[in-house]
Amino acid sequence: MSYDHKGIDAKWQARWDETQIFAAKDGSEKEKFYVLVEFPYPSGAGLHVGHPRSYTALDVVARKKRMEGMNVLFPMGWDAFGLPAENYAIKTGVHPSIVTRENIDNFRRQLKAIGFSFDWSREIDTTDPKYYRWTQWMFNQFFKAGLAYKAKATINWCPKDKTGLANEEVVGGACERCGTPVEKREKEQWMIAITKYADRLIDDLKDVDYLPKIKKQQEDWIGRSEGAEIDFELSFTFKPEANANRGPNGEKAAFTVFTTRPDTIFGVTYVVLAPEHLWVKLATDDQHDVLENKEEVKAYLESVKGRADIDRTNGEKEKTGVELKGVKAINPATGEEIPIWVADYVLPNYGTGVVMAVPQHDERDRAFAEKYHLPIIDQPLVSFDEALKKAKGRKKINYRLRDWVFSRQRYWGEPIPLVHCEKDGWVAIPDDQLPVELPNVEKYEPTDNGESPLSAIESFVNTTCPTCSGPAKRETDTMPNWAGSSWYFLRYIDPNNDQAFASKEALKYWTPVDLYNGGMEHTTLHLLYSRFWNKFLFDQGFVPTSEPYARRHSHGLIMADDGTKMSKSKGNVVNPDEVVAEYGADALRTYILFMGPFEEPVPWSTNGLIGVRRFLDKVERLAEKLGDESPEVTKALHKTIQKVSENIDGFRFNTAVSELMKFVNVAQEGGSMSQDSFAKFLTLLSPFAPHLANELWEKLGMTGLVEEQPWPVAEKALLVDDEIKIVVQVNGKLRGNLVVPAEIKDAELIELAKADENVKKYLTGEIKKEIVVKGKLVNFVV
RNA sequence: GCCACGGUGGCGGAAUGGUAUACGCGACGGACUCAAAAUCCGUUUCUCGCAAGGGAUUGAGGGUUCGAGUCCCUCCCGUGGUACCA
Repeated sequence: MSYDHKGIDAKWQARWDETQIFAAKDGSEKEKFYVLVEFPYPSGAGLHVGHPRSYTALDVVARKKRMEGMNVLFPMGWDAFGLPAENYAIKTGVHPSIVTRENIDNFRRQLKAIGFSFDWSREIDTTDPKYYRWTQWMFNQFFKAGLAYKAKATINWCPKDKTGLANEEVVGGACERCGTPVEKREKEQWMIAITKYADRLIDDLKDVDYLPKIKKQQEDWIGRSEGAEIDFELSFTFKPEANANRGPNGEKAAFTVFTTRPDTIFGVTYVVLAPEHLWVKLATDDQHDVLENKEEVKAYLESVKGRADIDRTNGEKEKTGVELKGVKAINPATGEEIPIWVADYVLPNYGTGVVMAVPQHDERDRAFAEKYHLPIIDQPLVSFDEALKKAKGRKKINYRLRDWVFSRQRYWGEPIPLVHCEKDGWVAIPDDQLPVELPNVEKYEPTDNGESPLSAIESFVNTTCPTCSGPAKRETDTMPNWAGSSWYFLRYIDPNNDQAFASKEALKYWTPVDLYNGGMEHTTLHLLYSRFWNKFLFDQGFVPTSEPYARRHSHGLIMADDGTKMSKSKGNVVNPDEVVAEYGADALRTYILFMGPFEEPVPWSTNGLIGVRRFLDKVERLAEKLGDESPEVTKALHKTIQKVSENIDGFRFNTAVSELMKFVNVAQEGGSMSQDSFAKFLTLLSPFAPHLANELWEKLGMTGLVEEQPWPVAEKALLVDDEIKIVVQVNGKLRGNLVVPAEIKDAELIELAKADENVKKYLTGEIKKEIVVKGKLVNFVV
C-alpha cells in the first residue's frame, strides 16, 4: 500500500468539520436538492457494513449535486427509541438515555470516519424531548381530528417483547423484531385511522417516482378489492324473542356477504360464516334453539378456538367446517334455499365475515363442496350491474389494510400525551405543556398483564385534567418507534425551531424530499406510515406537499462472503472500523459501490476491496508523472466524464467506478497526462474517494477543496472519434473488422467491407441484402 | 398457488436489438529482486488448430429479425413479496 490513508483520512475529515462545507444554506437563492437516507437505530453493536452502502451511494449523489451548483440538504440523525436500549436497561439498570447517548456518539464517530458529507449541524435524535415534543404534538393533531381513537380490538401480541404490534409488524405470523410467534389478545389500544387514507395512499403513487416493486408492495399491502355487498335473507327466526325477525342489533334477519364476483350470484349454492360471527354465537347460545345439531356445532367451534391465525390462514391445510342444520339462507337472485355452514377458513375481520360460495367458479369453494358433498351447479355469469339489481346488492370496496395499532406497553418510547378525566373523558395535553417527558423509573420490565411500566409510577399517572382541573389519569402506553421516524425528514429542515416543528418558509423551500433511499423491509412499515402521516399534516395545512418523497430507491443487502446473511451469531459481520483502519475510508466507499448493482444483494469480498485499493494507489502514482498528454487520453477523459455523470444519475455506481478504472488504465498506458486533465479527473473521483481526491488536489497546487470545484462537463467535440471501428458480418456472423473515417459514406464502406480478405471467403453466393448500421457494422446476407 | 424480479467465464459482475464475457477478483507465465512483498508486462469462456482461422456458448426448448443475453411463447430453477382476503 502506497498512500498513507490514515493521515489523509483524518486530515480532510478535520478540514470538512472546520469549514462546514457541507452545511445546507437556508434562505438560499440556489435551487435546492434534498437527499435523504433512512436514519439508523444506534445499536450497541455499532455500524454494520450494510449501513454505508446506502449512505455512500447517496453521498455520491449529494456531492455531485453540490458541485453542480445546487443547495443540497443531506442530513443524518438517530431513530433512537426502541427495545434494545430498554432491554439493556432491564439487564444493567442503566437508563436507556445514557446507553443511547453512548451509542450515538459511537455511530457518529464511525460515520465521520467514512467521510460522508452529512450536514452535521442538523443532527436530530427522536428521543430528545425537544424532538418528541413535536411527535406528541402531531399525535394530538390526529387525536383532535378524530383519527386517533381508543378501541378494544383483537390485536397481535408479542409474548416475548410483551407489547402489542401493528399488523405491519407481524411477518409470517411472528414478531417482526424478535421472530416470536404472535398471539391474539383483546385489548384497548390507541389506533390511528390509516384506513381512511387507503385510497389516496394507492392513488397518489402515480405522482411519485418509486421503484415499481416498491409501489407494487404498497398497493398489495393496502389490498384494495372492489366488489359488492349482498344480503342473504334467512329462513329462520330466533325464538322466542319478541323481535324474532331482527338481528341482535336490530338489523334484518339476513347475512351480508362481501364478494368480488357478484356476476357469479346464480351459481351460489351455500354460504359460509366465520366461527366468530355473531349469528353463530346466537345460534349456539342457551337462549336459542334453532339448530338441529347444536352440540355438533359447539364441538366444532371448540375445536377451532385455539387455532392461531397462522395455522388458520395456511391454505395448504384441508378446510374443515360444519353445517348449521335446520336453518337455511336464501339466494337473493334465485330465491332458493341454500345451506349455511361454519368454517374457520372464513376470517371474521375481512369483509363481513360471511362468504357466498360458488363451487362452479371458485377452486376453494369447489374443494370444500366436494369434501362435504354440497351442490355444484352450472349457471351462466351475469353482468355486474344485473347481478346487483337482481340481488339488491351494493357496490363496496374492501381493504386489507387495517388501522394502525399505535399503543405499545413499553417504557422507551414517546408517552402518548393524553389524560383521562372522569368528567371530560380523553383530553389532549395542551401544546404549551408538551412534551410529556418520560419519567425516570426503577423497573423497566414490561408486565405480563399488558400494562406499560409507566403505569406503576403513581406520580406520573395521577394528574389533573387540563380542561376542568379535576383528577385525571395519564395514558401510560407509549408510541411505536415508527412514530418518530414518520416525520423526521421535516425536522431536518428546521431542527432548532421551538415555535413549530419547522417554519412555513423552510418547509416551502425544502419539501418534498427529492431522493430517498432505504431498505425494502420498510416498504410496508416506515414508508407507508410516513406517507400517511405526511398526508395528514398536508390536510391540516401544516406541510406544503401531499407526498413526502418525490423519488424512492432501495439498496440490496451486503451478504457475507459465502452469500449468507451477515449475523453476529455466525461471527461473519464485517466491521467498517476495521476496514477503514486497514484500507482507508476511500477504499471502503469505492468498493461498496463497485461490488455490484446497488439494488441487488452482493457478497462481501475482501479481495475485491483490495483490488479497489490498488486502483486508488494507481491514481496516486499517476500524480507523480504528469506532463504531456496524448489526444487519446484527453478523449478518454471526456468520455469518462460523460459516462460517470450518466451512471451516477442512473444509480449505476458500479459501472461509474469501472469507468474511472478504465480511464486510469488508459492514462497509464498513454504514458502521462496533463495537470489540467488530472485536476478534472480528481473532481470526477471526489464523490467516491473524497479524501484522496483532496490530498492530490492539494499536491497539485490547487487552491480550496475539491468539493468547491464545479462538476466537470464533457466537451461534445471530444466525444466524437475521427476514426471508428466497423464490424463486418456475413449472415450475422462476424467475419472482419475495419477502421474507417467516421464520416465515411455507406457505399464506400460496403466496398471496403467486400474487399476484406476474410470477408471475401464468405461472400460466395449472390448478395441478397446489405445492411449498414451507422458507426457500428455492415452485414451481408448471402 | 398468485405477483414481481432474476439465471451470463473459476468468482463479483458489464453489455441504447448490432464485436457477449467490459471493469474487478482469482489463476497461470514472465520482468525487477540475493529472495520475498509491492509494481510492471503477457495469457485466461469452452473447444479444434503449429498458425491463419474455424466451431460452440448468456438455465432448456421454440419463435420474430439481416442480426437476440436483450423482444414474444412454453418450461425448469432461484430470490423477494403475498396468501383460505371471499
